[in-house]
Amino acid sequence: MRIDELDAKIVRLFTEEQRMSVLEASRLLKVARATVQARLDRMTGNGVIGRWVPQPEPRAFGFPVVAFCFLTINQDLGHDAVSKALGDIPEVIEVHTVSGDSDLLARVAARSNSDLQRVLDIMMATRAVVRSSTVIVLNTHFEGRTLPLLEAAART
Amino acid sequence: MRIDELDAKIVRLFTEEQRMSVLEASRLLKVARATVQARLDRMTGNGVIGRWVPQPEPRAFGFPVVAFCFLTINQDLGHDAVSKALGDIPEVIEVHTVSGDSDLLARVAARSNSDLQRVLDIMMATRAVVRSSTVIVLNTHFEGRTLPLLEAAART
DNA sequence: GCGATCCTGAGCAGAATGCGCAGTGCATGT
DNA sequence: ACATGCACTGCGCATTCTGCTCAGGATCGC
Repeated sequence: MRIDELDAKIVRLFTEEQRMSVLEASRLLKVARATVQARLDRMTGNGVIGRWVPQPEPRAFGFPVVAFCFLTINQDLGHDAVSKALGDIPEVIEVHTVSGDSDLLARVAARSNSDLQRVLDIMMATRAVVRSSTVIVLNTHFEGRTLPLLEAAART
Repeated sequence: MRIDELDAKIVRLFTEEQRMSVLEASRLLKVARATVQARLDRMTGNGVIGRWVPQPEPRAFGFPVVAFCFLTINQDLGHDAVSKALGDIPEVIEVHTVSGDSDLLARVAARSNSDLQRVLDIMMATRAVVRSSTVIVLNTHFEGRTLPLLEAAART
């Protein structure tokens, strides 16, 4: 879908100041309020704006440890069944099927490094996971930074 | 920070229906409006609710390919300088310092598999990255799913 | 030229917000 | 038992925003 600079500016405004109102945004951008409304409706409608919700931050409520786990799964079950089983574990934040040596890549949160061990054990206990290889995140420089890409797409 | 069930219910309401108003939420939960306001202020204040912004979805505006890149960096520069250099590339969505064989883990978006090659070349061209090993995401089962963890934390 | 599409400025009723305030229930510490 | 602090409650008020509509004007492709 085509994005123009106005779209990007609207998203930037609502990103930088989440108390922004549609009316206020229209004033700042010097366009009609209905225009901002229409752009937002269009972008939310076709998925350019996926989620616009309060994102709980695990590190802020007792889960400061993040790790990425490469999983080799039980092929008898299939990817979907395994990802469903992993979905029942609240510590599992994210699951992808990936290329390469492993089958799945999962992002998990934990209370501590030893608690991470507990989470890994839970994953193995589902019998869906045969082998796992874990990489621990030591420092997050940034994440979820999709706005620059949107702005780059707007300029083309 | 301590989270209780009311906190989790509030976040769930605003997550499932993003047009939810504070007033409507207070009616549904049968608590005073001021209580919902106070809980939201508290959670946004101490970071439990990190971002509450429109999240652009790269796949919806021309970047359907996602990959995770393990990077070995030029040690002379240091992690921060390298992550800053990577931050200038809009296709780089996320950067972590990680344990294990590699130094950094980056999530990148691209227009296609061959476009991914272009992005990798840009990263290498910064001279900050010495070696890279890439895993392509074939299918995303879920991501950003932190609400179940918040609810689990609320029950303890 | 002509239609389709988008933007504009305006209006209006309804709803939500920000703010303040006094009262109440509950746990804590003395 | 009592005082203190804290969170929740229910209420009201002025202000602001939203959702919706509509007619007119600009732009673009054909």
